[in-house]
Amino acid sequence: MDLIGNSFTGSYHYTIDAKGRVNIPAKMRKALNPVNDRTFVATRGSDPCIILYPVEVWRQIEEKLINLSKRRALHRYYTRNFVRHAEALQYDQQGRVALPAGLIRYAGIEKDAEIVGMIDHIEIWEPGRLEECDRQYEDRQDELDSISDEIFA
Amino acid sequence: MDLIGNSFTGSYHYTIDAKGRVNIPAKMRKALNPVNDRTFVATRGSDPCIILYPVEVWRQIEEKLINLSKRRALHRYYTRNFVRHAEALQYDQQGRVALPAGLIRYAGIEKDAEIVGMIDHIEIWEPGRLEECDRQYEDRQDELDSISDEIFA
DNA sequence: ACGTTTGTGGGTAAAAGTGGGTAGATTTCC
DNA sequence: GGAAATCTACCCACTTTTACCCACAAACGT
Repeated sequence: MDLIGNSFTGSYHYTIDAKGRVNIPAKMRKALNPVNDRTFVATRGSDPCIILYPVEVWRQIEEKLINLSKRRALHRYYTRNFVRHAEALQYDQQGRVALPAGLIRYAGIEKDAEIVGMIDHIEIWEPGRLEECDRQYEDRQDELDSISDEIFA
Repeated sequence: MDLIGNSFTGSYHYTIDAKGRVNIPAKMRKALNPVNDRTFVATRGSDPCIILYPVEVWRQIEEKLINLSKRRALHRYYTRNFVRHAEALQYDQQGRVALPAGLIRYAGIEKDAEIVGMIDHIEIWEPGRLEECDRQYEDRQDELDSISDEIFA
């Protein structure tokens, strides 16, 4: 066993099959607490990718959303847009999930997908967009360094 | 098991048939606690859409309404307007409910309907109005971000 | 090298979504 | 008051989608 606690790490390249299914990397399946019953909640990321939360993590988000004011239209809109694109996905005996068509479109995924661990959740990217993201931030090394300073102070 | 606890999530597009019936998405039917006996309470939303509460959730609302002052006209008016448009709907063996004509008119629904999960209740929108809603809030990203900050603090 | 795990493809039975028929109840109208 | 019209719950039929299963090849670990 060489997984880091119960956190999601690493990056894996997979292909989407004709039925819209992607494999969940075996290491991530092992890292998912059994209480989640093999299921993740998929939704839109703040970045243009799909996010997979273990249900236990999603629960915490839901609790905060439900405590938002129901009186304020903006708060209702916020909740709606968050929940609207969320769907529970249970992976099959082969370890695959069927990604909703809407989320595949949002992430711009065609055939290939890069699955990236983000400690408490997982991201699924169209490979080109991930590279684009790298290019976008490469000239902001100073700011990145100062984040490093905060962390390793 | 492929539902998120007992919460309503995701967004589904359906058509209203000639008899004024809409399908309740299978995942939402499964998420509805059996104590509700396949029935929701439909009413007007604060937004221009139809809201479906599980009866157990509606009961909690009723209890709060009943404790409002019966002496004050404004309170009576508030209760009246809340309850006036509420109607219990039980879905049939195919999983469909017949929406009251008044609520369909209120939501501006013609042929298509977008059913949106809101964790503890369901919203039914005319698709165009949902988009309109998106457009209305897109230039208030700062405020939405500050809600995010509150939640993910 | 060989058994085991992992990733990928595809077939099939069940479930979901959609349309429409019909009988019993309710309402309307004369 | 009673017949005609309407409404509504329930049923059946059909199509599409999804979930579940089996199979196999490549990669991995020992």
